[in-house]
Amino acid sequence: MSSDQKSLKQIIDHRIEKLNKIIDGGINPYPHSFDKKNEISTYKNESSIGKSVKTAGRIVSLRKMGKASFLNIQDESGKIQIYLKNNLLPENNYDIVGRNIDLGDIVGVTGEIFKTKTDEISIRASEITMLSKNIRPLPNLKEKDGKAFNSFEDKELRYRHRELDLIVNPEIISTFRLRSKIISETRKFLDNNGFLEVDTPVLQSVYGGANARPFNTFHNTLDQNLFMRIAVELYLKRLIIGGIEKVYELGKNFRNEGMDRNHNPEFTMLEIYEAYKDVYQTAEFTEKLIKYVANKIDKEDVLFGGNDISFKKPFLKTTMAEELLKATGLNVLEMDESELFNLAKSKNVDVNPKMNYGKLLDELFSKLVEPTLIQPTFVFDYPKAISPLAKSKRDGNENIVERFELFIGGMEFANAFSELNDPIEQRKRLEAQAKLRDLGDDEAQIVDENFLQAIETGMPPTGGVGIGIDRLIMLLTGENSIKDVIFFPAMRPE
RNA sequence: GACCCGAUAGCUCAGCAGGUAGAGCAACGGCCUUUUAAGCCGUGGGUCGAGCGUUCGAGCCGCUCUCGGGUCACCA
Repeated sequence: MSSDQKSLKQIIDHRIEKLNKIIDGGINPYPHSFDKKNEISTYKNESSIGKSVKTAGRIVSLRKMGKASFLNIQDESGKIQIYLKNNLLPENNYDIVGRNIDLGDIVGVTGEIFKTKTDEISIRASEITMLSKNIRPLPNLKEKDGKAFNSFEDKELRYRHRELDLIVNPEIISTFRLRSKIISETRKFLDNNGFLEVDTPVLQSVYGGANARPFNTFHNTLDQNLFMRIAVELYLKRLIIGGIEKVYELGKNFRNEGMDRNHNPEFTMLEIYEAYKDVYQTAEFTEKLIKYVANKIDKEDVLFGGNDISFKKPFLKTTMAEELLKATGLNVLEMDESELFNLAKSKNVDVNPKMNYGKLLDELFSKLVEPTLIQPTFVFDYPKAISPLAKSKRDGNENIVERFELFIGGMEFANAFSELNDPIEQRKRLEAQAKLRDLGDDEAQIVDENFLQAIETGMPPTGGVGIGIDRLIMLLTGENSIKDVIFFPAMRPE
């Protein structure tokens, strides 16, 4: 034991002493169940005075005064004050349990609602039951009228010990309740529209469907390296080929890349594919989905990153070239690689000579345009060079594909294509990616022979979209860090 | 990966040209049968993130490292 834990050890030792006193008194400090009949807040009102209650929760404040004590217990519904008085409790109940309770214990309380002389609705206990003795102290939980005094604020500790965060800062639960609701409403919308939810492999021998570096793992019995999936796209297309015309998967992807406010190495992604649709119909459907969810959780107007964002109006529609024209006064579609390169240089966009036409455009766009896209905006018409799974534009422009990305608050939320279903073309595109990989682009995609063979079987025209669910949750809850919408965000080991 | 900021008691924080630590709460003890931010009174608790250096002397100055926060890069 390091000496910086001396004081903590003292506290723990004292609590264990109390624990033993309870055991010596013939009471099990960790009983197997408790018949909790009421949530704490159920009867916390004037009209319930006199009612009998049986509830349970964690002690979050405590004032012992000899033969009487006041404590506040908390559950998910709220807090209530408990009044313990020696002569109102069964024999020895106060001496064995009441005198040995601490902040952080979980107790059951039987009693009656009453009002103290300072007008606080409380429970006058007729019995207190120890349900779980705390032996490790909680952070301070002082608060009054919703204002915290000594609180638990260290973000690192809060993320690493989320259970403490939930106890001390219970208001964060509302974000996670919304998270759950957003996900369930998303499923409901898709299910009601006839989509089938599926599960496809997380462990894959070939990864694909996005440009990203994967996590590696190993299967002992197969004696084989495996990758954690970076997308579900290729598998869902195989299901489309198999005849499941409306399909989606909502689950975790894993990308081996940097972490910041908008990125966690494992994150929740929704991918939706519908046969016989194109990217424009997919955009309409995406808009409907997001508006449906926003409406269901009553967040049609949100404040996100300092901007008021509304989901009531139609989403804006534009193209990459149109926005770049606005930003630079130049028509990028008429420029070649070196002209684009010079343009990027002149705008102080960080580019290097290795970048191709598509990457240069993408770089220009993300620096000059993305931050300005605040209200929900579909951006169409992306360069083919950075879209190996998307179909060429039907107007014959060989450099552009049918793709959109959806931006809100300057951040990307969705990515969608008219899915490429020409097997010859798809093979060429993936082989081109393989060349990039050979040239050192370790985020270029891999030739997935199983996928290519499936496409050769014949895939119907298909519209597909991927939506970043954690980001959608950030947007709808107004949280500015992905760490605040994930219970246990990735952290370095302590 | 780069830069900036941070790390002092269980929690929240203070500390000073550099003179080997302080408050509140928590904890413990006493009083105490209705308190309201923590009832009242008292007591204990720290190798100041880790290491190295400068110095008679380092929580404080310098360097290195670890972890976190932020900005950027990378990336959706």
